[in-house]
Amino acid sequence: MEVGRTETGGGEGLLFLTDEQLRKGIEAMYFAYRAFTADPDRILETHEYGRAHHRAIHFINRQPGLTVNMLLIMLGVTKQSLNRVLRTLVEDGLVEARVGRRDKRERNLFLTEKGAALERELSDAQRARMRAAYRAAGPAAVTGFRQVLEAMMDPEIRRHYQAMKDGAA
Amino acid sequence: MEVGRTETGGGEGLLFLTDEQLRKGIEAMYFAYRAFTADPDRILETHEYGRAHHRAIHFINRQPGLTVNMLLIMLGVTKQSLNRVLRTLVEDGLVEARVGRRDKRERNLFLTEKGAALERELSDAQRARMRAAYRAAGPAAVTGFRQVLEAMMDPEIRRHYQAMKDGAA
DNA sequence: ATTTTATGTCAGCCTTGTTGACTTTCCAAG
DNA sequence: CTTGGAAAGTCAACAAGGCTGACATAAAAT
Repeated sequence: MEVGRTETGGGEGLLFLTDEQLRKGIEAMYFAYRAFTADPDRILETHEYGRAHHRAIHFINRQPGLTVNMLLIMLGVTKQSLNRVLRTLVEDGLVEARVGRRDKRERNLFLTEKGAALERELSDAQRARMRAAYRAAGPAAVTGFRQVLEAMMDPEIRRHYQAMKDGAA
Repeated sequence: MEVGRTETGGGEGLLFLTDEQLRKGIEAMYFAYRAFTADPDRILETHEYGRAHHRAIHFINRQPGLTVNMLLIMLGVTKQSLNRVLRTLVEDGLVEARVGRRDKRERNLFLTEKGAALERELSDAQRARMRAAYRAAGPAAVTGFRQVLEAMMDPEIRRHYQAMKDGAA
């Protein structure tokens, strides 16, 4: 898994990226993502929820009090689609939607204790796999992994990603 | 985006992986995957196809002549689900399903010229994004990226992944 | 007072996954 | 040669989770 490189006069790294190398990267992305979602999916099944619920729970946990609109932007889905998911989470007592203090049109979203418990169960599983992969690949690989993923994101999303709590740890 | 590390006596790298670092990795995976699928999705729309068609086309292009059963394993879906997709591709003349020479129960799948054209259109877009991300992140990052993704895959899938044409280029 | 924004909701549609049942074809072992 | 099992295809029904479009309400902003 080596990658050719040359240095231009200016010092910019130019890569020899063959189609084959890029195709392998594409496949790696696909297969890894499948594994990445497999553990939470199994857990969600036993709770009668789906991936969409997981995503909502994840971001509400990440930024407690975020508004529906912000969540919509993070998830990149329509409000109708999100609403269906959010409604069941509120009804089931995993999420609390408080009327905004400053702007009463807004709803600030929070996980209840029950919601936080499911979040923990899900993210424990997902982090375990991520941790194992990190350990297997080593620290240098982890940095590269994150760099490539960040470079791959759409710019607006990347801004949101980088703005989220923690940033570069 | 630095990552702590220590060396044990044995020389195994031990990472200081905080929950925050792992969560960022999880989010990076999610956002990057979304971007990763966005370009092909746009193209597919104009052709009246979906992501499932893309996947089938991708792997048939990768291993011309592979059987339905092998494709089933690569994709990890049921034959009913795959069949629906495959049928439209054959009907539309993008894929040819030839009866196996040795075992006439098997169907060997091939892209027609029309199918290969769509494959090129899709993978050109996907490779362009991958190439840009690789360029931005640099050669060392690319190696790390692939290492982490491989470590994240389920072992059986990883075997198939590694066995596929090219391997480590 | 009017317009705009944030949210919620109803109805209907599509893709893509699932399970279960059943058929046809054909290889291979008894 | 017969029979068991594997590969493939198909039908039906269902669910999750996307989408669009239309519409309602409350509150902020103009």
